[in-house]
Amino acid sequence: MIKAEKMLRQSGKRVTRQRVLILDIINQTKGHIAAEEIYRLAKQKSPRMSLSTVYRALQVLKKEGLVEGIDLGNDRYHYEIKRQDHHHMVCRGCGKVIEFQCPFGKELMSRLAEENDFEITGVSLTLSGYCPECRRKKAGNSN
Amino acid sequence: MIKAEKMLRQSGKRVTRQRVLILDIINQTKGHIAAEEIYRLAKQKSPRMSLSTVYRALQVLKKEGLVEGIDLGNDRYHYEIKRQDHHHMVCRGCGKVIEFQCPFGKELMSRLAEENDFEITGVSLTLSGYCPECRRKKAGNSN
DNA sequence: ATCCGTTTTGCAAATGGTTTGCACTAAGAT
DNA sequence: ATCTTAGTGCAAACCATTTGCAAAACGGAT
Repeated sequence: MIKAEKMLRQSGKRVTRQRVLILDIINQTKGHIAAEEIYRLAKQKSPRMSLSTVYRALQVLKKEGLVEGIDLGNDRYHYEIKRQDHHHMVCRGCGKVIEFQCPFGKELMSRLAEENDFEITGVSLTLSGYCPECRRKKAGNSN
Repeated sequence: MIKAEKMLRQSGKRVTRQRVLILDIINQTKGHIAAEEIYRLAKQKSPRMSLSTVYRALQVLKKEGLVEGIDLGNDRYHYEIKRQDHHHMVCRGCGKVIEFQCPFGKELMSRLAEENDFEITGVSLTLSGYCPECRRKKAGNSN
């Protein structure tokens, strides 16, 4: 029994074809994917898949800690497999997203937790700026 | 001429009653405020204020770098006066938001910029977890 | 102060990502 | 194989945010 299946069962959730398919799709995605795109891909394998099932599965998978929703400053949320200590840089020019490792250690987190009397369960660090190409474009035209 | 007024003019934007009022409201807010709430407050002073004006002003003020939109994991965005180096901790229990100073220095930022060949213009760090009260509640009941 | 061109506003309607109600289907325990 | 209950599919609802358009009002020039 794979990890995801176990986690679902342990929380009393059922392991359905749809959930497995949706999780697979997110798994096979390098980086992040939007709900609509998951839906599009899922439909290719399971034509009766509905968009609400995608959203509902996403909620469950998030709550179970298998999947993470991220705000990339777009109009929609994006989802990805929950991993430790990785964050995003979003280019304000082209929207490209670069991932990078968490640059600070546990000491910092526990210091913050202590200083603010807060139990920290999640860290979201998003940098925005400009990638090399967009930097060049910015320098080029004068607007 | 105050800073905000100058910044607006410099970018060819007009300094309207509405924009000034909206900026004032955000300014007077400790922490963050949602568009709907700005609207509610603005209407008290200027009853014909419309919600779309709030949203449009917010866009302008954001683009001019006076105001910042933050995603607190809610269903709506929140806005606050743009300041340097301050971040948020959101309690998953009660939604309370604690602010804290940016815990990493310029060296780290420039290292990240260099390593990823990325010009960093913005940093958003949001921690989530549990405040003391909600931690107690969690320990208390067994769900 | 007034006039004018252009930006903003107010209002109402549209948008669009996400959620929900409900009858039907299918996990998974017995 | 049966039964109970959670999950699905579909269509409709939600609701924060955006948009079209005519009227209002900035602000530069007169």
